[in-house]
Amino acid sequence: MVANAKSAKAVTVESRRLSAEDRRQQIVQAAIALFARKGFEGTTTKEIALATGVSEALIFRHFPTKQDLYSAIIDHKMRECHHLLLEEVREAMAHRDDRAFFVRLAEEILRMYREDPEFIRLMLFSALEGHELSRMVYERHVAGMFEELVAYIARRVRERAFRAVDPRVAARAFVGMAAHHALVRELFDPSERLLKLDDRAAARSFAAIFLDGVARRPKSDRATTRRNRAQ
Amino acid sequence: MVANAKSAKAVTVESRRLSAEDRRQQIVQAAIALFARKGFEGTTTKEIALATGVSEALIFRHFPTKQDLYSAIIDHKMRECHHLLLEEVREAMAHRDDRAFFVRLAEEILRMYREDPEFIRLMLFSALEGHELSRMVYERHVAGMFEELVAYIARRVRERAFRAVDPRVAARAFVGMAAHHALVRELFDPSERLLKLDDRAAARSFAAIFLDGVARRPKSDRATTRRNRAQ
DNA sequence: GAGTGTGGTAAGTACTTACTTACTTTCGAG
DNA sequence: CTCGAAAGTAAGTAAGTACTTACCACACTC
Repeated sequence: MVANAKSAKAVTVESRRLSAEDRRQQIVQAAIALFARKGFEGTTTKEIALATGVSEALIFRHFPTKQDLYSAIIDHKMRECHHLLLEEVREAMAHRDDRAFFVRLAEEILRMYREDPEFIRLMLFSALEGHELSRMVYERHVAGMFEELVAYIARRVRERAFRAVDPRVAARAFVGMAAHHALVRELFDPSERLLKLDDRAAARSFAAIFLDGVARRPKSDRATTRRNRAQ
Repeated sequence: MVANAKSAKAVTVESRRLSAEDRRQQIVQAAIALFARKGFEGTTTKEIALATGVSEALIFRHFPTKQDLYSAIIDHKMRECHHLLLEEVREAMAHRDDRAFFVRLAEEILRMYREDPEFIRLMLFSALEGHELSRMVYERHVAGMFEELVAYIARRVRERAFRAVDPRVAARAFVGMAAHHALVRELFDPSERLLKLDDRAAARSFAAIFLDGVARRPKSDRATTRRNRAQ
């Protein structure tokens, strides 16, 4: 884009002869879209060339092998998702505002799945096909985020705001609600036949169930739940 | 197996010349394992032949095209997972034993993922690659199971055992806890670095969080949770 | 305006893919 | 024993596949 700006002539539609860096980016973008849609194995270099609008040979000038192109995608995506947790979420965390924290965390998860379905498809293909993208993202981004969530829950347990749940199990449970919902919507039920729900309402509901689920309360309360069983 | 039994000679190890039906099954089994590991696009008919221990030509005698083999797998798997809900789960349902019902439901989900990871990989590949296996399984098995769960939750809400949650949202939330946990373990964290947990403990914890999360309780109780936030 | 480096391509290569053809082997009924 | 049908294969084929080679075009400098 920067390189385009200086030569202000043939940037109209065709825009042949880009700078190497611009072309690389263009190829990477096309490859991301295709790998996300059809997987690494399912995508041919010819298709990538066609989608980019260049010859196949040019793909190989920029990326010696198809695997190198995949590695470039990994670099690209690893740089893109640097934000471990949104500032807003972290703020609610500092204020011990449980409701706001969990609602926003869920919203953030749902938003990510909705705005970048390409990325989650890429991650799934990567995990299934055994490439390293998913492992790297999981180790460098997801694990850290998970640990922050675990730490928060652990603190709230120590502070007696939550009952004595295992923070790791609780964290997995909460993330599961949001992530599973988003995954199902993207992969298995895009028409939302089983459950139609906007992200804000979903986030609020999941947070409500979770917070009541981990809240401290008198013993008698759980006994009440039990009493109902044989009614 | 039936066909093998009657000719009790060369059933030792090699067992050449099977009946058409036996060979078909053998090929389907090999193909399931390979498609689950590497996807439809990622698996070659040559590999399938090698895994079955026959020539590639024989694969095509039994299945005219690779797609036909995939269709056979769909038939096979659709017939295999007929059990919508385990009898045990349904029994707890009839007795309104919430604790037993949700614990067993979670156990059932976790067991399925653990015992047949091939199947979930097949489902994921199918959804990602756009084949119809996932759609068929989802429509014919998952949707029905989901509706049963929704109906149960709706009934318990009517019976005032649960507070007035949206049954569909609650169902998605609960299934999410178990399914996400199982998926992460299978795909992203098989070494269980982030969370090591046996299935029974996981099922109990998820059920506990969920049941407390949807339980009826006095208004004051949620106010208590709120009061904690600025402590 | 000749030379040079960079962006770009047409037309390959060697190999693999899904799928065929023509042929052989085995088995069980008459 | 015989013979026909079904199980099985070796050796293809045409159309991809990832990747190369040898060559062009255009901008920019000197």
